Amino acid sequence: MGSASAPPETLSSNKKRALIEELVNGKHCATQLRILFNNSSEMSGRLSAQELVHNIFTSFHHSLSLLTGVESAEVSRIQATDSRKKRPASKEKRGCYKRRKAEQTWAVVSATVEDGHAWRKYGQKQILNSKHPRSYFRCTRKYDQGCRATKQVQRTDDGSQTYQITYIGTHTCRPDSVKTPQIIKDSESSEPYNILSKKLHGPHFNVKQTDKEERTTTTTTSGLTDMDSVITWKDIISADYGNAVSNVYSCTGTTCQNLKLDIAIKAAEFEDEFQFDESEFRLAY
DNA sequence: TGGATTTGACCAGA
DNA sequence: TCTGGTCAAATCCA
Repeated sequence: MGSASAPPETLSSNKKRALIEELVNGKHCATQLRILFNNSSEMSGRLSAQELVHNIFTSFHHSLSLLTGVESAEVSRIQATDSRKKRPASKEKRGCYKRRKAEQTWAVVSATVEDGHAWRKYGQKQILNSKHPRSYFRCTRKYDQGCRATKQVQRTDDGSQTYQITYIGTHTCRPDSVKTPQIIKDSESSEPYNILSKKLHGPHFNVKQTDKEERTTTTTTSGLTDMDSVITWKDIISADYGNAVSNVYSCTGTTCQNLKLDIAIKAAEFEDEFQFDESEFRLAY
C-alpha cells in the first residue's frame, strides 16, 4: 500500500501519533484475523472477522489520509456532489479547469494496465515524439466519492508490450467492502485456505479483461464487495506481485525519488513472514 | 437506456 | 506559441 508514497514534509506530532495509532490498530486487527484463520474456535470474546476486516481497512484508509493530507472521503464526496451540480453544461466552459500542481505522482512500468481499481477513460492524446498515444483515466468514483486519483497510460516505445503508467494523486474513495465486508466460509472444501473468499484490488486478481487493446480500463474490480469474481485466500497468498510491476518511481511535484521498488511478495513470505514489529516502525522523515 | 468510450475543443503552463 | 491535460458532446455498446 503506497510504498512509493512520499509523505508531506511537515507532519505534525499529533498526526504522527495518530498515524502510528492507526497502523498499530491495523496490525492488531490483522493479528487477530490471523488467529481467526488458524483457529476459529478461539474467537470467543474477540471481534468478528467482518469487524476485523472493516477495522483494518479503516486504519489503512485513515493512515493514507494522514500521510497525503487529503480530506476525508465523506467530505470529498459531499463537495464533489455539490461541484457536480454546479458544473455548467455550456460549451463555453469546455476545457476550463485548474491544473493540479505538486500532486503526488508515481510512475510504474508494467506489462499490464490492470491495477484493481476502476478507471474511466476521459481523454487520449498523441504525445510529441511518442509512437503511441497517451490515455487519461480518472477514478470512476470521482463524482460519487470525490476521489481525485487519475492515471495516464502510455505504451512504451521500446517495442515491448509494456506500459508506462503514471498515477496522479491517491485514491480517497472507499472500497465498497468497507461498508459491507463479506466473509464467505466454504464449508464444503477441505482446503485450509479456503476459509475466506473475497475480491482484492490488484493486477493478479482481475478475472475479466477487455478485448480491445486500447480499452485499458479495469471494468470489473471496482470494489471489494463486488462478488462477481471471487478468489480464495489461497489465491491471495499465492499471488506473485513481482511479475507485474518492474519499476516504480515516486515523484512529488517536480522532484522524483527513483525508488525502483522490486515488489516480490511470495506466498511463503506472506504466510511465514507477515510480521509487524511496532518497535521497528519508524517514520522516515 | 444508461454507462463507458471517443474525439475535438479549450485552457494552463512552460 | 506549443504541448499536454481536461472537458463534454457525440457515439458506442451491453
